[in-house]
Amino acid sequence: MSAVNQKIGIEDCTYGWKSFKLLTKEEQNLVNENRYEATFKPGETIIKQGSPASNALFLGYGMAKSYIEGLNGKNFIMSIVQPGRLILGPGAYVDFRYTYTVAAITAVQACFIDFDIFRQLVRTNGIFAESLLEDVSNKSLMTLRQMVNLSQKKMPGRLADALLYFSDEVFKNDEYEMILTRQELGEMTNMAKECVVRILKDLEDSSVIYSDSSKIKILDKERLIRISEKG
Amino acid sequence: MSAVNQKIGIEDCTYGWKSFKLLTKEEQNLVNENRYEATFKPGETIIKQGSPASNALFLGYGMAKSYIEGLNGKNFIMSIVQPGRLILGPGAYVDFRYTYTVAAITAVQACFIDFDIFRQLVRTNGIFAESLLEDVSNKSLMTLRQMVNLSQKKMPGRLADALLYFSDEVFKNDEYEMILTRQELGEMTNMAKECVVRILKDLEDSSVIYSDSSKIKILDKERLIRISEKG
DNA sequence: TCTATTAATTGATATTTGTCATCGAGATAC
DNA sequence: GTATCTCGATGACAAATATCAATTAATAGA
Repeated sequence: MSAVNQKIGIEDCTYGWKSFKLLTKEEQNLVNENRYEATFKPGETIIKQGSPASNALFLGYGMAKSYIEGLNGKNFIMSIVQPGRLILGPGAYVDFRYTYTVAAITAVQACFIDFDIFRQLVRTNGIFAESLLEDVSNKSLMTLRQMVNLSQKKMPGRLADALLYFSDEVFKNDEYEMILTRQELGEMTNMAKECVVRILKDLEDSSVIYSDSSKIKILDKERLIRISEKG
Repeated sequence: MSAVNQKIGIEDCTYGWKSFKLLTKEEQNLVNENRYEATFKPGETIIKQGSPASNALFLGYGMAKSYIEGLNGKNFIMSIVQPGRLILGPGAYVDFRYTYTVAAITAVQACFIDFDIFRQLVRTNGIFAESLLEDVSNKSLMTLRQMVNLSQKKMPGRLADALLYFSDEVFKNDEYEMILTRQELGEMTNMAKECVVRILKDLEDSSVIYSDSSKIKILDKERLIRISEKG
């Protein structure tokens, strides 16, 4: 974190992304020769929904939010993006546009990989293609689950889901900095920011979590999971 | 439609599915040798969510609904399945289970293709792999759009979406038999069946559609589109 | 044809969720 | 240091949506 300007190789950008390891040395070099790096300050847009999907990308370090810009300026936050995960919306293979916007939450370094290279590797390396299919399928499955959760759970269940997402997927810790504002938490769980505030307060009043404006601590995970499951 | 018991070759099952055409003759034969056919009566389950995803499939003829069995027995209807479209949930590449249930609405003939064959073709035929990626990406994109629509539109907009889906995607005609019950229309648009009834009535009262219990006719498509877009 | 069952419809009502107005605290800009 | 801004918080209220109960219409079997 301290060495913001330090150059990070593609090995670091793709660290944790297993598909990369399935490439031959030459293919890995091909990727290396066609990557570009850039750093972003908090709040800056890394890729913009609707613009040409010319690159796949990875974060070298930092955190970002990916979100769809929907109707009437309403956003829908899909996920928190971290290093090791491929960022490539389905639009790249359909309408050749980025499907969602990705914006930096913390300071971020991103590696951009030319999408044509990607496309070529899919054609020539079957194992890589299969791995990419797994990646896309995995995201698709999560989207479907998210859709069911959003449409079938009531607000407390949806907010519980989000809190568990942060503890289990993002920070892997039951105590964490809440990097999203209440407004953004609402964009993630499809509710008004005032409702987020109220439900967080309810959860705190019933000792399920501790919460101040910037920190969350899960005190009774069992109960939080039950709230999530009950809907 | 009349010859329900007539044997239909894989060429017919895959008619309209462009990925199949990208296979070599040998590969197409390999598929042909590993396919199974079955017919289903209205209401019968063709594949069941959660069971092992051992096959990809196509409809030879007929119509089916694909739906996710969600919380508390609440279903979410994802789409109406017709011939020419690959049916292969993302789970096949993730947890090796069917992600959703598919049930026949009309009499249906289905072709089952061994998923291992599929997997093998992805590895050995890069163009096929790319085509499958396009297919999966396309579905993923539609799911994302659906999620935004479901979460950001009010009931009239969602129902308008469904009515337009039937006219534009399913029947390609502004007048059609409503093959889903009000209950099912609600499962598709995430609302109670009573609300479906009321909004259909509103739309009819304002001369946007004609509707009796089994038939829909779009009278003022412009207006219906506006209702869909306005939310 | 008659009956049993399921689907559609309707009105009344309860619940959920969103909006508006307001205020205070903390951060930022000048 | 002060003005400005955004965010968090809260209460009152309005709008959207679900549920319940009852009735009618349609359909499938016997």
